[in-house]
Amino acid sequence: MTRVLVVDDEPQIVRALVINLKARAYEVDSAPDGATALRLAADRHPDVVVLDLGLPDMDGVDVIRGLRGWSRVPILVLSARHSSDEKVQALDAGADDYVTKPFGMDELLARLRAAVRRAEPTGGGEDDLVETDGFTVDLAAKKVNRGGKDVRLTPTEWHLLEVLVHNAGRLVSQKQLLQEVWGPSYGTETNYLRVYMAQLRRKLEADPSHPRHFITEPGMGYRFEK
Amino acid sequence: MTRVLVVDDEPQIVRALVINLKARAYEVDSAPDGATALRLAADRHPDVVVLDLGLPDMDGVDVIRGLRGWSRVPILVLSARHSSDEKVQALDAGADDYVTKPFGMDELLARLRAAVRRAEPTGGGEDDLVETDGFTVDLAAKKVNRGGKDVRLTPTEWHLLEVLVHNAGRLVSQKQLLQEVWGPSYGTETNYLRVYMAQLRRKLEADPSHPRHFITEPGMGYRFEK
DNA sequence: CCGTCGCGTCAGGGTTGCGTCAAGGACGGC
DNA sequence: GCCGTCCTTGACGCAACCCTGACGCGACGG
Repeated sequence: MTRVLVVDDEPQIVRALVINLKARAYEVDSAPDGATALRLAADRHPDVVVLDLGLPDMDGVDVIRGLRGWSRVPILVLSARHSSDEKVQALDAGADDYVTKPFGMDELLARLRAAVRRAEPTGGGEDDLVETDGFTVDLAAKKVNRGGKDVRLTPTEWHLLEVLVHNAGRLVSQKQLLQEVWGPSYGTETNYLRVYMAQLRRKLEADPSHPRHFITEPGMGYRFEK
Repeated sequence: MTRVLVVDDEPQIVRALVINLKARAYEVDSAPDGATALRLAADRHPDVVVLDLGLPDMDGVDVIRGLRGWSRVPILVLSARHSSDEKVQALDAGADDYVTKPFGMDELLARLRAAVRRAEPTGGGEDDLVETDGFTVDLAAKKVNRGGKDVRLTPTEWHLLEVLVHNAGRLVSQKQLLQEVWGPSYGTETNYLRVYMAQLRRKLEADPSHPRHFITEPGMGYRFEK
């Protein structure tokens, strides 16, 4: 199910959006200000964010920057400001779309669908697989196959694997891993990484004590190698 | 360079777009109708398409479908129709954004940037390699390859190498190296440099006692030469 | 010729970081 | 209310890394 985070300080707008979204089988969280929005985004990892720029506690553009610091979630900006300058600023800060109030609900929902569709790596029949000699990762189906059998991963394990595979061959810093998997307020809890890397290796490596695909770069981060 | 395909049957709009895009270092193709657009898209593989819905030969939505049949290139729709229904149709057919005429050039360009940015795979920059006759440095992946095998570097070694490669060909003073690698409170501990330069040379130079890439400038600093 | 200075090399020791295991606690399903 | 799964947290051993001091060498100048 697609999860949406609605950020707006006007209750009637939030209510209208929530009703319409839930009627279309979206899962919805809502936040009345920027601070709550950033916290919820970190906690719940929405698939798309609908963000009003006129918030009581902080500038909407700063919310965009705050999100973009660690996440690539699609952001659909909602604003009463029609000025071209406002739009350019928001879009260049990392927003994906900009809708001016008053807006048509049909249009907004269509733009939302477009944003979500775009973010899904493969919309059609094709899966994009990442294969190693020991196992195969299907990013689209969210499945891992090893020796003909599917491997069960917990949500956190999968999320970690996703980030690593997405950056295959590249070093991913501990901070980046922590922020992408656990949220932007994390960055030093390297023990989490140690525990979960061990889990992944136990489930996926042929010889977990001598990993060949999940490489540790001491003091820097981890690297996934095919 | 980013390649844009502009599809519109009104010459003055095409001209305005082409001028503005070329001034911003985009590479631009243009098509006056849907058939030409589909052909050009297939031939030239643009990074983004700007598409007017009101074309002489076919419905704009069909052009979107034609593109989406084989490509995930971002499509930015341009249209004189303000009706919500038109927008929903275009977006659901696979368009990424919808701008109504008359449009502000600044806004359009911002939306274009957003569309292109989104389409970029991950961090943005692919791998930028620095090659010498003896080894290759991949700054993005944080990898060094020598003779087909990856060389393991410690964090401090990496940091030092990074600063030197970044200033390839230039002399870097000891003070600058110390401050960039060890922090601003360092500046006189040249023995650190001696030790770590030796490590780098031992791991990367063909003949560590006669370095050809990591050059010492006595009393001043060090220099990295390809 | 000798002293000084800067650089390269080496080896030891303190410290940090990593892997592992296990226990406690939150959450959801039955 | 019970049970299983998953996430968090702490403790411990071990390996790797970073710092440090000592020594030798060559260049330079007195």
